[in-house]
Amino acid sequence: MGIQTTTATKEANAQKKALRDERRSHKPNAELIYPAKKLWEKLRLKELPKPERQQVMKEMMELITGKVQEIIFKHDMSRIIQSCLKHGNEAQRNVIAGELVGHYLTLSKSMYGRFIVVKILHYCQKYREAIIKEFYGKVRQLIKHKEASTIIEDAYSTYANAAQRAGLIQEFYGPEFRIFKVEDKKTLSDILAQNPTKKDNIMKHLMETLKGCMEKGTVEFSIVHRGLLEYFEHADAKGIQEMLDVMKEQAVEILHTKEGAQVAMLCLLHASPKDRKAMLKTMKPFVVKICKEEYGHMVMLRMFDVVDDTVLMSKAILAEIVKEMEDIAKDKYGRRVILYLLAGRSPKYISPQSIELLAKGDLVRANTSKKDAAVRSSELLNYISPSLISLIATKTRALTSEPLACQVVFETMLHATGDRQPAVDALLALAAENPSEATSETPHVLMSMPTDRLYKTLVQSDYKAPLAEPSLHFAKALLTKISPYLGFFAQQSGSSPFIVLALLENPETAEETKKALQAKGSAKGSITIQKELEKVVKGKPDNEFKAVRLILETLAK
DNA sequence: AGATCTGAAATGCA
DNA sequence: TGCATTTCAGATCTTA
Repeated sequence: MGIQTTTATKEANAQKKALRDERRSHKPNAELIYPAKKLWEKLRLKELPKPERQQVMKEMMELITGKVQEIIFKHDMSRIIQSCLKHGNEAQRNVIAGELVGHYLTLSKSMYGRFIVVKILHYCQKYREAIIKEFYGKVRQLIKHKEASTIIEDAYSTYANAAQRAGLIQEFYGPEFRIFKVEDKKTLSDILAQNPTKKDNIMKHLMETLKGCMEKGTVEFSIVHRGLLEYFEHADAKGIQEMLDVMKEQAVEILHTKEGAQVAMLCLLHASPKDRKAMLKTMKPFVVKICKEEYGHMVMLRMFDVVDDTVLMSKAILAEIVKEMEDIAKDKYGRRVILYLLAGRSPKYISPQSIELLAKGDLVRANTSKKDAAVRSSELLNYISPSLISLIATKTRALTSEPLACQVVFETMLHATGDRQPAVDALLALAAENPSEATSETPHVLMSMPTDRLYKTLVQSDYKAPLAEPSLHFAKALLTKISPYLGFFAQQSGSSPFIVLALLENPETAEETKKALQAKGSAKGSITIQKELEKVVKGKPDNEFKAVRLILETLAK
């Protein structure tokens, strides 16, 4: 106000202002809107000291209290209310939320109002239940509404508790569930168990609602995934086919959630060869991404289980995996995809629940897939084996040093088909390094985790489970490579003595190892390695150097 | 198989 | 809220 201006402009400005004020004063709630806007200017500042913000909020609340529902549908005012929700304290937020009770349905459908609903769901715990109850009876309509659908999804996935979720999704089952909510968070399974006669009707409604969602582009909502999963779990063959026709092209969009991934798995399971082909085609561009997803990777496993056309699988899916093999092998979830091809449903790598989930589909697979499971998986393995072997041969150190990728190395050595020698040679080359030249940066593979275990298990793979098929004769080759340091490895306090012990137990290397240990040791002394080991153990507590003791016991036999 | 770590969800506090 | 704290389950690592 204290700005220096010429008299002329001053007058002009004053005139303008008067005119503006005149016009404004005719609008309803004028005495509220303009002061509120002034306050808002301050309130929305990012860096406003706390006491000042509290003061602004207090004044704002005095203005708007009792008027919230009158002004909420004007966009400028709805922005102000949004700010109030953001910056107000709990009591102030609850005042606003309380005044809007009864209007949440309309607000959710309004372009501006829906942001208010999002904020209140977020900030006002106390009103969540009331808001969700306003949606009851209208869920089927709202889920297809352009603005309101996101609110329903938000309420369902983020704010509703188990009972409220059930209440929302029950409306997918038909009109009668709009009014009478089945209490105690009943799922479709529960409801069908209690009213078997209503099944046809319920499934029909569920199907129609879900189809509507597909068409309205709400496939990515978790509430829809839940509905789809329930549908697939209870539909008959005909119903499943009908849904598949709508779904097959969109399966790729739903596999980011737990239930969505399960639906995609069921789609693959029930689909005809032709539909499977269509599904693979839509997934091809995203294969690597899917492999690395928490839930998506399970869809890959299911694909390996059910698609009979392994040539198509190789071209559309495995070729994409091969391109990014190292990346996938090192990934938390991606490695499971590769491990599944190598080791099948090993509980070592797949949780019991996931194995059960896959096993549950095997009965259906008997009808929907023709190829023998063993033949199918060996064909996939044949395709991917050469890439795995050459990956290990070229990136040996990088892969073995990471615990997760090490699993892939291990299973490849055991199960990959074709010539594994390049990988064997690369692993042997690392083991053959002089242990005294190892540094903390690059420790010797037989004396550091997790590679020590890898080598020990490979030594054992000739004679005890898990067996390499066919045998790698890894022990024999390893013994030749490390014989100069055998005595050194045998007397360490770490895990390398266990590798020597395994060499001693392996029938292929037992004799030679025994001979070597009973021969004279390193250059400095004239005593045998066996004697050196006895010295190491002497006077030590029983629980130390256990492996060294075991070596001595075995030698004594 | 058991110990440990990690991340997510639930809870409590200011 | 925002923040810390707690709890819990699942995943990972361990070691003889």
